[in-house]
Amino acid sequence: MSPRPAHIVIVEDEPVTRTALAGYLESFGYRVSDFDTAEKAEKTLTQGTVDLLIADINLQGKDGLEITREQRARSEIGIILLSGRTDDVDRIVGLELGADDYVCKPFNRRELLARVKNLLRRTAAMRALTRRVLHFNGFTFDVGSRQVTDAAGQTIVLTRAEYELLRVFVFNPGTVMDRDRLIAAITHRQDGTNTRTIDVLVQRLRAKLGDDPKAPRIFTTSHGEGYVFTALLD
Amino acid sequence: MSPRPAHIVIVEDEPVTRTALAGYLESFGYRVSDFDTAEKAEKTLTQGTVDLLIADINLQGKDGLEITREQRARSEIGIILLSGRTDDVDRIVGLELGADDYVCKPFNRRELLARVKNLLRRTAAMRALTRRVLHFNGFTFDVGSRQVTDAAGQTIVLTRAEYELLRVFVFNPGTVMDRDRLIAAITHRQDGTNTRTIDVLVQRLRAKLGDDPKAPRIFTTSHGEGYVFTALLD
DNA sequence: CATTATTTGTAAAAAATTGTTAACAGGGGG
DNA sequence: CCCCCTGTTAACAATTTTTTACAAATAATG
Repeated sequence: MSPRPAHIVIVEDEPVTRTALAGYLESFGYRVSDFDTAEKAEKTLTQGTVDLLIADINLQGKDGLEITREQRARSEIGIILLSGRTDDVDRIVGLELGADDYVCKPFNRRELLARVKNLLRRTAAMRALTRRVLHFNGFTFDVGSRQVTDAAGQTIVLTRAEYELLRVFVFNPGTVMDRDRLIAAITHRQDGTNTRTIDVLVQRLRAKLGDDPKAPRIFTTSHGEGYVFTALLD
Repeated sequence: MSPRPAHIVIVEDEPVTRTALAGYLESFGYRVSDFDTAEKAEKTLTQGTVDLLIADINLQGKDGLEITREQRARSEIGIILLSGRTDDVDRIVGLELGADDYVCKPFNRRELLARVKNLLRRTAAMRALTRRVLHFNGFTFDVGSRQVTDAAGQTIVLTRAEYELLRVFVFNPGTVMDRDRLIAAITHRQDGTNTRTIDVLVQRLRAKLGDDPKAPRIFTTSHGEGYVFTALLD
């Protein structure tokens, strides 16, 4: 199922807790890197290969809350905070900063494992959506440089509106997007643009990407509702 | 890009907690449906439009753990369990069944809100990306990409209404679905649609999937009640 | 068991929505 | 300025959804 084991980083200054937890998770096949300070973990975290971060909230130097803020600002990594105290304030602040979970010490390691598993399931999907270069049906779409290339490597030139439309679709796969929402996403005008403009643009995108509305694989019309991006992202 | 409000279902038998929580979440713009038993929530949950489920673990009849097991088996909905006791066993069982979170009463509602927000962020990506493929009577039904292929590998193109109808059936096998419920699941209109529309759509689905109403294998008519999906899912 | 009422199957028309083509207007660059 | 490109609108064809009508099937009644 999963080709590589998930990579988990633990930041915990208490040696016993840290090594015990690391060993426990490793015994379940995870790749674990453990550190006693945030500063030492930094290097690994910036690699971009980490799936999940487990950090103590009380650390020397940079603490768990600060790490949470930093990580959440730049990645969709899963974050679980550990704390010695049953402190409501810490917990709420941590969660509001974007931590996914908060576990109080002493914790039951089987419980932590269950939380790790569930969170990894969620983040796997998330990562695919935040990528800047996406692949679907043989096409490569570089969101930053606005480049689309087909399976043969041929560049497909998109106009501004076509690009904006594709971008909205690609970041909302499987979601029916109504015309008003699509209009709002691609036009910068205030006044009401005719919703049929979307139909024409979808048709042009279909033509360029070779999608047949009678047997759609990329853009599926949802009669009476709008359009859905139904290509398989990988 | 302002997405539609997330739909949250609350199952909690204690009226005070339930209404307070529902009101609180609604005040943050969420669409909330609350029920006092799992059985009553069922109808809403099977529609497939729910993003997040908050369920008490101790309920009359079907309890939170049972709901968790059922939901996780067929959807990627986010699940938060509530409990009066600080019971390790319940918590661990709940998490291992696939609940995403476990909150003990009395809970801080601001904390719950933070957890709801974080979980919704994760599930939004998940729902769109995970591919749910079902098999029945030689047919393959990819719910995400809306594609149906027959035993020979031929693609069967479904219209929006046919797709929605098949989706509701497939997620509720063996359950008699009355016409009003089916109408509610497939229509995008406000005004009441004629229930006979369902008969026509069932007939078209039968035609496309080669099902004979006189010897039904997929869609069985329940005279005076509605229709049942009777294909063997595997 | 025959008759009647109710419900469902089917086909086809009507209404609503979308696909497609083409034309028009406005902006930017040569 | 003129030309080309893009976004937009309009018009008409095609498709999908819903309604309607009637035949067939099922259930209810005596």
